[in-house]
Amino acid sequence: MGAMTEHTYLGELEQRVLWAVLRMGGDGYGTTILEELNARLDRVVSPGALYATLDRLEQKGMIRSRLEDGDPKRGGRRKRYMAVTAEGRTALERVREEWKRLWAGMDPAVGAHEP
Amino acid sequence: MGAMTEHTYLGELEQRVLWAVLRMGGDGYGTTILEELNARLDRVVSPGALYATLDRLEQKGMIRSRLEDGDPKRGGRRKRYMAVTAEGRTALERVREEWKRLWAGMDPAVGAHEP
DNA sequence: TCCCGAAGTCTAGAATGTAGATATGATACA
DNA sequence: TGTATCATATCTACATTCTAGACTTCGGGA
Repeated sequence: MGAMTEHTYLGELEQRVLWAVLRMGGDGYGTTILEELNARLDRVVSPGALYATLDRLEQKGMIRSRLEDGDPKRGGRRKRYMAVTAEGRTALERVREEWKRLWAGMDPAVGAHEP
Repeated sequence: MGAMTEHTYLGELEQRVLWAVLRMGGDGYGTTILEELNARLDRVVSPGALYATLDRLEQKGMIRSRLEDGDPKRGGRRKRYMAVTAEGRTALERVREEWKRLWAGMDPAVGAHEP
C-alpha cells in the first residue's frame, strides 16, 4: 500500500478480528477467537487467515499477547491470549464512528440523504 | 485470496466507495466521488486508488457506469457516471447489517456485552 | 498555435487476505 | 514405554486489494 507509514489503517478482516479480541475481554486465544468470528460473521475464516491477522495487529500495536501454560488436559499446548491495547481501542472506535457518521440520516435502500 | 470465487467480499475501500456511489444517487463520476470520499473519510484517497476500486466494483457487478459527453467548458472530457446495481445495494446492506449486529449491545469502550 | 484545465488511465509495488498442510506439545491409554 | 489423539499454533505459497503519483486525453481559451 505504498508508503503506509502511519500504521493506523485497518483492513476489513483486521477490523473484525480486533472487534472479536475486544469482545472477549482479554480471555480469547486463537481457537476461541476463531469460533467467535465464525459464529458472528457471514463467512468462514481459516486458521491461517486469523493468525496472520493477529500477528499484523500485534505488529501495529493494536493488540498484545501473553503466553500461558496449557491446561492439564488433552491438547494442552500453551495458548496465546490476546488483549486489545489502548491504541487498538482507539483505532477501532475511530472506524466505528466513521461508519456511524457515513450512514447517519441516510436511507440504505435509496442512498439519499435526508435533510 | 485463494479461491475467492464468490465475488461477494468487499474490501475496506470498496465498502467506502460503494457507499459514496450510492450516496450520490447515480450522479457521481470519478472526481466528484473522490471529493465526496475525501470530505467524509478520515483519510485521503488518491485518484489511482479510486479508479482501480471503481473498476473492481464494476467487475463484481456492484456498480454500473455510463459514459456521457463532456460539458461545454474547459477540461470537457467525457465523464463516467456511476450507479449502484441492485446487487451492490444488497451487498452494502449486508455489510451494514453485519456491522450493526456486531456492535449491538456492546460497549465499545470496554468490549463487554451487556445481557 | 500554444496553453490550461478536468477527467480518466497506467504502472509498479506494498499491504492485506487466504486455504490448507504441517508442526508442537501435551494427555490418554494400552 | 510407546503410540494414538487432541488442541493449538505456525508455515508456505499465493491471490486480492490498496496505493501514490506520473501520465494521457481531449476539449476550451487566448
